[in-house]
Amino acid sequence: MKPFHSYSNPALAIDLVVFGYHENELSVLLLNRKDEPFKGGWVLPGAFLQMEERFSDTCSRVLRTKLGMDKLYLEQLYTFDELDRDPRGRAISVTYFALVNPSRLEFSAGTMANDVQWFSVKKIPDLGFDHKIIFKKALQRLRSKILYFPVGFELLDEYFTMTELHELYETILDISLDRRNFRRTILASEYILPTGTKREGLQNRHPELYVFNKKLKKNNFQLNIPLS
Amino acid sequence: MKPFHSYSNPALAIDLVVFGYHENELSVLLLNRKDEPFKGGWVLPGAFLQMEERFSDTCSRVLRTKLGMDKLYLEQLYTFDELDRDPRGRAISVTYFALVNPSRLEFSAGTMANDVQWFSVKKIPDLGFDHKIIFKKALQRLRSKILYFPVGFELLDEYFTMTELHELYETILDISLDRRNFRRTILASEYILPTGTKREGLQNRHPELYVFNKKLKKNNFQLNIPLS
DNA sequence: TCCGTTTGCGTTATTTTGACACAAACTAAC
DNA sequence: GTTAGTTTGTGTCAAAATAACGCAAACGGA
Repeated sequence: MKPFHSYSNPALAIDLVVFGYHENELSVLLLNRKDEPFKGGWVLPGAFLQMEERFSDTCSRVLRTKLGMDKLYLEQLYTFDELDRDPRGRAISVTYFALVNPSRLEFSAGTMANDVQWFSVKKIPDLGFDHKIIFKKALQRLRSKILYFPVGFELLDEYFTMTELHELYETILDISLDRRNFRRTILASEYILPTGTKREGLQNRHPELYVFNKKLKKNNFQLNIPLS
Repeated sequence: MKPFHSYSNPALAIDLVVFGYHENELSVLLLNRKDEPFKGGWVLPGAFLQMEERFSDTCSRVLRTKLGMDKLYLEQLYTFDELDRDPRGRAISVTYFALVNPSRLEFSAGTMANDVQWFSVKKIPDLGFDHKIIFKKALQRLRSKILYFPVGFELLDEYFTMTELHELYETILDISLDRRNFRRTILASEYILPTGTKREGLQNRHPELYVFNKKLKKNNFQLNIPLS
């Protein structure tokens, strides 16, 4: 399939903001560039759109290469069009944000491609291109989204404790939430379901394990986390 | 500025969903195509991105041509990438939605380009390309946006009555809202300010006129319209 | 067994919401 | 002008949601 224009079109890049949550820290996946421009600097992982590709195909290509996993939660974020965002020439960037539970990845931190690394969202280095702006927009989106959408689905293990879910929300929103009010609200929505079981290995541990309610219609769902 | 790719890139279209509000009706601007494909059919107004153009420049070009006005409220909606969305070949569409008070336009219904027309959102004809999907997404966005963002700024006259604002919300959301609760909520937020004046021309009209509060930080603003 | 911490369950005061009553201001018809 | 019906501004009240926090059982480590 060819473009039907006689004149040339801007290059089309797909850039990804991949969020990972692990041990009370929210991180983003960054790539260390091997080539100019920004050689040696950090950028968001991305690739150019191929002619016959859907955006999600390009995302999968990048994710598979860098994380060994391609079926993540993906959501289109925004399309950036500044004229000088790429020093090589006009390039449009369609950006996505992805959520991943790092413990589910094929590549663990040790075996990951040596040009990629997780960075805490609180310690993001300077980024090439306009990627700092893209990152900020993604974080903003995640923070507003978590208030009304069950984002934890993608970031926690299948079984998790109330404390873990509570800490996920505190970490992402970067505020403290009353533990007891949080519990009440979350349970009143049918966001998660109690399993009645305790964590294995620990002989008689107290905290109950929960699972996400798969029967939930993710669409018209409304959470409304109490902010205190 | 040239693209720096050796291989060719997809064409990049900018398509606009322009909403207008007039006499308790929410309408969308549609264009009647003069050429194939979809000759004679209705589509959203749009244009191809030129090499040195920002998206907003392309939007302005389209708006100026069709409405004689280019400084509207504009918001990027979504970028569509289906492979077969344009029968002529691969074309990506970056879509925007715009809000207009038709009474502020240079071109009134009579003097508008004869290939454009307002259609009530309740009576949208079949649309070419994937434009029906784009339209639906825009309407959805407008409806969710109005619940927490002062959208009326763009759709009403400078001075307006409480009833007019109330009816705007009812029309866009397509539900009925309790007049008295709506008033209470809107006034409690500082979304609008009373002017203490009455409408001119009508010697002693009762309904008070309001203006939008320009000092409002449009960012972290939260409305929360009561839905009853 | 003791002690500090975590977890589950509850109470209470305050605020917000939803539903609606009522009278003053207005318009149109006579 | 007077009258009748409508629109507009203000207030009330019960129910629901929110915010703040008490307490004891379950737990882990010393």
